[in-house]
Amino acid sequence: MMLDNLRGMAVFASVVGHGSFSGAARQLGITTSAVSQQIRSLEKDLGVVLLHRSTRKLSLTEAGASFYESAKDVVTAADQGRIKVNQLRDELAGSLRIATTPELGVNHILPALSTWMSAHDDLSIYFLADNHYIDMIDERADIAIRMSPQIKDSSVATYPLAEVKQMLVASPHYLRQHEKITKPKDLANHQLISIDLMKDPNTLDFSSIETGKKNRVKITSRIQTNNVFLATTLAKEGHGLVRVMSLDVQKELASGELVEVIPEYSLPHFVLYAVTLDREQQPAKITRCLEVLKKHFHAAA
Amino acid sequence: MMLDNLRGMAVFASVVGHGSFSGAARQLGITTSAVSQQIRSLEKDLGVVLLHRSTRKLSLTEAGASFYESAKDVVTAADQGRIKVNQLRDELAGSLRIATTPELGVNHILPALSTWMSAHDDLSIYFLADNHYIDMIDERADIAIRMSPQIKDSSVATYPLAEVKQMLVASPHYLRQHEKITKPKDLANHQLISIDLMKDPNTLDFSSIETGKKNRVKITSRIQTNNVFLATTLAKEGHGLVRVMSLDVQKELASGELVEVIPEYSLPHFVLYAVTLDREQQPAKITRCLEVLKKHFHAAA
DNA sequence: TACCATTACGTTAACCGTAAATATG
DNA sequence: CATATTTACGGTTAACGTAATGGTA
Repeated sequence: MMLDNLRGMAVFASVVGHGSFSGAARQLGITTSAVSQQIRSLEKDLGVVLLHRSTRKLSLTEAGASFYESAKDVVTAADQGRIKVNQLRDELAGSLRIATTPELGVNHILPALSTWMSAHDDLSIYFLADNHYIDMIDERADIAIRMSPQIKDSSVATYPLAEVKQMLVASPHYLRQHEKITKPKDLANHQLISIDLMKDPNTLDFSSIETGKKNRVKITSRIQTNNVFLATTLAKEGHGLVRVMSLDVQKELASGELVEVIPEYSLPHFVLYAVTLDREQQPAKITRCLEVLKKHFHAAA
Repeated sequence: MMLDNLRGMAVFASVVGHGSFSGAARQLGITTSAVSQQIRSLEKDLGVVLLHRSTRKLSLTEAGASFYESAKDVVTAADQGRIKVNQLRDELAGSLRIATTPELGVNHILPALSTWMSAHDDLSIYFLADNHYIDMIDERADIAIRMSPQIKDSSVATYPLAEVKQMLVASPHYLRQHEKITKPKDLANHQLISIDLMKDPNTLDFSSIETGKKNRVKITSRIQTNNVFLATTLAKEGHGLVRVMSLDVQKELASGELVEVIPEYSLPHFVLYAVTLDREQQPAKITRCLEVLKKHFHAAA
């Protein structure tokens, strides 16, 4: 494969298409001098005369006529490529792959994107819902939703969507039935339903909102699960306390099915991030999706 | 139509084809640095990321995958074009158009090329046999055979094939029946069969071979034609003298059907030329054909 | 560590425009 | 004479290589 004179081929195609050097020059936005030089260089390179020229008319040689077919193809393919890329860049079409956990997906991402998705039905959205870590490149994910204290991976671009409180919640019924909790120490006598998706599921690092004093409490769990929905359901039914992200229990808190335990002490905050592989040069569908997500979570906050 | 970054497209195609920048660099004979810069420039130009790269593997974006299809087409078309031109340049194939007069064609060009033609049956030869002047460009003639004292057209390349004597011939029978001819003046009492393809068909400019002295003689013609073959046939049948090119009566002179009249005086020489539109960068079939013609006529001389 | 991609920077060469010359109808 | 192509020349910029840097297995 050669890199030589691709430019010359495009110039040649234009010359033949227009039937004149000056016509081609006008189209290409260069001078006839440049056109002439390109053609000369091309002919020298190919070792063959492509077109006989008098000042008034051009005539293709046999080699020129044959070469023109390919030169046309080169230009056509190049134009095609640019057109297709422009469409993918500017239009909300093609595919958009979003990686998230099933819980976040169902409870927040899907609600956030629902109306936007139905407004753009040329866009096919694929939700990669999985609890274990996925490689964005391998899975060709355009956007990943991640929750963590901070993102360490420097090779990705991060867009914070929401600050997420961790909180300890329980059903009002459970709290009535059990010993009152006014400080972290009181938790020793309570049931913690642990979700082992989090690390150190049984360690709670409280800080007093008033004094900022830190308090580490370890609790044993009789009930464990790897599913947030299951855990909150258990809590609603009065089986114990559960540590959850505020986002995951917004409804339950609003309806009073669950209430926060010792709100005077806070657990470490998490940040919900959207992550992309690149910060710039993104197709419109990606940047627009990020905007929709940001707007949704900022409105909710 | 754009001229931008065609080179970058070819580089991109090579990168994707190889799955690595360094592989592409090796194939293209440039450094990975150059490859990286080309891809970057292309991405910036397109406003979109084409491939995600970690140092160990590459992964196409959606836009990149789409663009690759076209980039491949660009390279394929460019290669195709070069291949076809190389074939037309180096192989004796395709078409070869030779312009000549019917007489020269039948009597000399065809015999000169006959064996060469049958040795290359991929070559289709077209004889443009016509007595009036033809425009080589309009008729797409690769080679024209022309006979004249000299070629004035400076835009063509000329290859002298043979110096052609004009001579006055007659049948031995005619000469026996008529008054003897020893000097130009004696022609006044003879019949000249004139061929009006030549200009001044009735004017004969003799020069004495011995003294170089010039002698202009005008003769009236009772018999005229525009066809050399017809004229020589008439001469063979004893109808008169005829002024012909030596080339046109070689056989008859050898067999004794015709003999030269007053060989002590010569008529102006002509030169048989092959003419092409360009001197350099000619396809092999043209240069080879010229070689065959030159060899043929030089051997005959 | 070994291989790969990126980046900054200086160099080279391709590319182009101006302008004058040449050719054509 | 008007229009079109060629060519020489000089300037601009794109393209490249070197070498140093950062990542990844």
